[in-house]
Amino acid sequence: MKTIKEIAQEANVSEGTVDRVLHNRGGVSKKTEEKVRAIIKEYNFSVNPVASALALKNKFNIAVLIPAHNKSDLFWKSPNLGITKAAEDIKTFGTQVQTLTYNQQKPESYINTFHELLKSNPSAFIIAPSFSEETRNIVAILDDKKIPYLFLNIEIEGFNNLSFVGQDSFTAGYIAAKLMLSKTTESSEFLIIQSRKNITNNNAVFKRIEGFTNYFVKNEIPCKILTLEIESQDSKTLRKTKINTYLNNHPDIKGVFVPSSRIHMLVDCMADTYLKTLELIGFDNTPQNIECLKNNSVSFLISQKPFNQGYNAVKLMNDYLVKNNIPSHKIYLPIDILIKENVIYNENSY
Amino acid sequence: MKTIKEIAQEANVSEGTVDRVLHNRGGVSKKTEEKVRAIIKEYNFSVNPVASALALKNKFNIAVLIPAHNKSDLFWKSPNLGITKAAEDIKTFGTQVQTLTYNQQKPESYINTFHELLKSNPSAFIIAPSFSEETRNIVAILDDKKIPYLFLNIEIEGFNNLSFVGQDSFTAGYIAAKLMLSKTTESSEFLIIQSRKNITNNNAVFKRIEGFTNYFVKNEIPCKILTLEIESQDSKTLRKTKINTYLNNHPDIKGVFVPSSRIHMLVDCMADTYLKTLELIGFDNTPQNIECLKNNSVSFLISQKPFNQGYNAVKLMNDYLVKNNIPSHKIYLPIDILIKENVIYNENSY
DNA sequence: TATTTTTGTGTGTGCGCACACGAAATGTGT
DNA sequence: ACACATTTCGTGTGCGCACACACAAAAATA
Repeated sequence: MKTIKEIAQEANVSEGTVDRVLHNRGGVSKKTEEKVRAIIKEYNFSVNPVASALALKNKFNIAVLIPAHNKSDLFWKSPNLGITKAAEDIKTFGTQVQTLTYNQQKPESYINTFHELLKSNPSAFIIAPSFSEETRNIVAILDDKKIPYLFLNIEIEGFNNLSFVGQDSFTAGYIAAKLMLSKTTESSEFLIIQSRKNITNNNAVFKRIEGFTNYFVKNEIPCKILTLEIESQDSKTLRKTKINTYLNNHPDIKGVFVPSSRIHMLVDCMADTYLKTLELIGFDNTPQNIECLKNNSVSFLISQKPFNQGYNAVKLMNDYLVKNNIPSHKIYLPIDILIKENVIYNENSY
Repeated sequence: MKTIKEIAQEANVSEGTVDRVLHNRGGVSKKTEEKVRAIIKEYNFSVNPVASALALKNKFNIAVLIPAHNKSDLFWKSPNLGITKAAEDIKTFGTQVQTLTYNQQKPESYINTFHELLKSNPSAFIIAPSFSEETRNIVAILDDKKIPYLFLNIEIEGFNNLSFVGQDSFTAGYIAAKLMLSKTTESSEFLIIQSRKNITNNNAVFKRIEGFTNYFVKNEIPCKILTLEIESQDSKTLRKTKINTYLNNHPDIKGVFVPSSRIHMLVDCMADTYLKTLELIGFDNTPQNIECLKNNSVSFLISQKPFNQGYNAVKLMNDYLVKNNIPSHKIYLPIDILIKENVIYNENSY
């Protein structure tokens, strides 16, 4: 394998000049450039990627801003693991990754954590934008400082984000509806359960609901779709009565759709008779949700490749920083359909 | 990331001593060795593989032996893409990847291509062992030369392979049966179509069939399962008559299971009436198969993450060569359930 | 022609590690 | 006490590249 040094000798120029030609840095006379290019071509030369990687070290640091996970909502653990794994992989490029988490219930936490990250002057940001309004302010700062940023998991429009990595939530909801109907008769009612906060704030949840209802419209299925709002601060007893009385009052309900990762909480609240008769469909293969799949209370989970979301986002950003690869504007990861039998092969990300 | 230099400072020794400890070169007093080891452990230190590769002028090369793809069977294109992508990623470690493909119909081709690869003295092999018997001979050579190897996509037992990367074919078949029944009534007959060659030679196909039939046994579903053998060398007209007469003679058949990636060929042969009434389930999201999903002739495809199979296999082997990471003996990738609606997000690997 | 600006080119240093070489510390025998 | 062997340890160099810096030649300006 030729080296830059050898190419330089061959062309009677210095290594620096070859370097300039190779990286299109400019400042090389036309004549010498041509000469160097000819020799590069002649030997089909390309730089030693090992040496290159070593020399490029310690240049960039990526800041990651995502929600925290806790016992009742483990979802974000998995993207976090993906991020950590990617961080490990790109250490060889000297890229550092700093991840901080915020409280998904508190917009202030989102803002504060962002500013905390900003202190270390990151070369780029990866953000899960749970709060649409607050994101506007955050992004204004980044745009001003010309710091590139990418959205993770939650898709919002109208920003200069480098890319989005996540799921097509609309279609995911659409698929949920299709799966729901594959198991039930046509003349039924269906119930969507979700907190008000999520419906208005969380764009992914909103789109899933849109997709779900759209399936009925598009296929002209005359089923009634009801909505029940359960707030996250409600006590368990309150939730229980709310849900069970609602189901009791609507005996035609044949299936329940939960457009978030918290379906296990509802399973926890529902009376056994409902668990046996109703079709339940929810999102994300968190350990608790998997348990619901295994004990037959939930029929399907739709998973959004949480691990890969984190992993890909970080690698994408690194490729952008290090190699100047511009990613596609939207990267939709597969919509996984999980059932009792295949869920174990998707478990390892928690 | 810590460096040897930093570890040395911390331990009040020279870099040389740390190097000696790291590589068990000996010539270090017990006391200092312990001190150094303690600090290495404390920081969970490991050498920068890139710098290491540069200093060593590492020249690992991984040989990859997989089936070729052609217009009628595109399956292997996708693992190949994954392999190429991984090859790009691991260039930074100085590892080269050489991929050669063989004719899946001809065992000689398998053997010959193997020997072709062997010529360049590879540090390791990645093999898709389509032919069980021939693999025995191949592996004997590798064992003799102490060249590590791992199996890709097709799982066979009784070898010293470093690892296996692929799918749990039995469960995949099991899931196919479950999906089949979600769409049909209980008192039906089902048909498995496959070539004799594949059933006896290709272990993945064999296991899928096992899993499929096992579902009926385990759940005590009294359906009759029939098998029709179609040889790949049969002409299209012959296939057409074979299939359609068979279906005609067995009017109770409600679903057809094709345990290979060639379901599109059967769709091509089946009369329209059958396409409309029968449930078809096959494997792999090749472009032709996706087309069948989109035009509603096929209900489900089961996908085995072909791209990731290739990608992971190569990266795993590289980690083994470069960092001495020993992988798990079996790495089962997710069993993807594909339907019309989510298939587009799995399309990009072809 | 003298002086400033622009353009073109070479040199030096560091990235983190592997390994050769040589120096110091310790041990052995007389 | 000495000379000498052996064990233990530190230093220096190179792997190939990226990039900052210095410097010379050419062009532009006065």
